[in-house]
Amino acid sequence: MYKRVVDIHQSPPNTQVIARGWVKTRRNSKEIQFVQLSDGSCFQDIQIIFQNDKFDSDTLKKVTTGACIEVHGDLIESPAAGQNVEIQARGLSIYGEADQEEYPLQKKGASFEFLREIAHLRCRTNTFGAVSRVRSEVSWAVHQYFRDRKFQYVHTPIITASDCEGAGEMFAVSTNLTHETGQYVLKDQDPAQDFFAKPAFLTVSGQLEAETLALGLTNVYTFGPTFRAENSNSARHLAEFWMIEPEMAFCDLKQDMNLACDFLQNLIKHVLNYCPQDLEFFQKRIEPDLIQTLEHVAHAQFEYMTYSEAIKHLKDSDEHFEYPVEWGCDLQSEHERWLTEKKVGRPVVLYDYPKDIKAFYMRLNDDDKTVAAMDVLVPKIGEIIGGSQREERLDVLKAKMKSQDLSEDVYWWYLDLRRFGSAPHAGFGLGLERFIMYVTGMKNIRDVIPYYRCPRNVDF
RNA sequence: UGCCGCAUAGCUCAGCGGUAGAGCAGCUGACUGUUAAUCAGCGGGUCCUAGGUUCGAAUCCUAGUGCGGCAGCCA
Repeated sequence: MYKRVVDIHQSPPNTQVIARGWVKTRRNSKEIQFVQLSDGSCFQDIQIIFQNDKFDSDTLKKVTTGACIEVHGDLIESPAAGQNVEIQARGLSIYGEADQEEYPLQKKGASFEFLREIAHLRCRTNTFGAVSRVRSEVSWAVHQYFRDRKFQYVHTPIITASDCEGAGEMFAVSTNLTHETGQYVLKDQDPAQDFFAKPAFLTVSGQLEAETLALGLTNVYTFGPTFRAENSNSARHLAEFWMIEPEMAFCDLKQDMNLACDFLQNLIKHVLNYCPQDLEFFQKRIEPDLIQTLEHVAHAQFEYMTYSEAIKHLKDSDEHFEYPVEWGCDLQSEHERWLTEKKVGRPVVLYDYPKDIKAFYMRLNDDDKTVAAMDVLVPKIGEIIGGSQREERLDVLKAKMKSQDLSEDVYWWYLDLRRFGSAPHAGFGLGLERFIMYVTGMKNIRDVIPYYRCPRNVDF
């Protein structure tokens, strides 16, 4: 009976099994060969034993690193250390060979930089198999978490006409461009002749649309791709990334922050529960003390700190900062890292930021100087969540938009929310890839998504 | 986008003015249980591109391209 490798490891010995997968390594001697077979279902490979005299030698020669094979045989208790069970092969067929002169993956580890060049094959490595399983489990956990709390999963548009929150440079979406001659040519200068009859873009956030849905459906969340055309070349930024954005009616900043923390802890617990072998691998090869740190963070109360308190701590510290700290300034990453890594030593929630450094839709506090915004910062990654209570008062919102030169004509529907049945509401955005980095210890965001998109790179 | 660094065999790198090296991988063989197996042998290179300096450049200089690190933008 065909079983996935993860199920084979759970099966009782002395039964017949069929395994299918890709050969990771082969060790051979005169009479016997050992093959490590992987199918992505779990971290552990299954070891296959071939007695050379029982197989056609030409077929057996094709069982090389990278080849795809099917094996049937007896699942037995392994007489040697390293695995509990193994398959004593009786039958073998080759799905696809892999020429050893050409196949780029070897038994030995390859650099992440090299693996990025062969992204179509890297899911066969230990690291990327583990990343992929964690990513999948986290995605399931996101849906489970919100479903359990009666949130609706909503789909906000990917193509949008609104420059949203000015969250970043946007990719234009147009049918007005041809490049038949190898050069870009504009078919028509007039946006009215374009597909949407006006400029359109890939979304930088589904937040504004999610707000409209929350004011009617109460609790909603989005989970989808997001696009930023910033020319940012860093280990923490992608041009295409996945974001989870819950939006809740009848919710203030405090409740928003509490949900964000509970959500993060729930996701961490889920990964600890469902991916223990993958986490052990990450701890061994990528990030020492990973599991202990995650266990701690999963249960410890997050540190809540106002922006003003953070400024005070930063000014009182002996640490030398490249950028000076003053109330009203944007925190640089050196400041954020000091707060979360040195001052507190675990995730920190900063809130009540100066109004002048935050977006127009964030709710003005009674002090008239700060807005109900919050960021969750984690060690080594920095900002992982950004959120706020939204401005639900029409007059205040209009004044804010005017001061930032935002057109009421474009955001008429957003303003309508404040005219018809407005309510306090709040939400946040969690960057999926940043969370995966945090939970796996991976150092570059390009290595936690199958195919990364960043400046000068749309291969595959 | 700014600053810094790197680019040599399939991979990871050494060589840093005198004409190409190692380890691993690959190939061939040996080996009755391996776990990144081990042992022996063999093949493998426009030294990123284009200019320049020099009797001579992988090596020095300039530009370009690509990649990486840090910063910024943020999630």
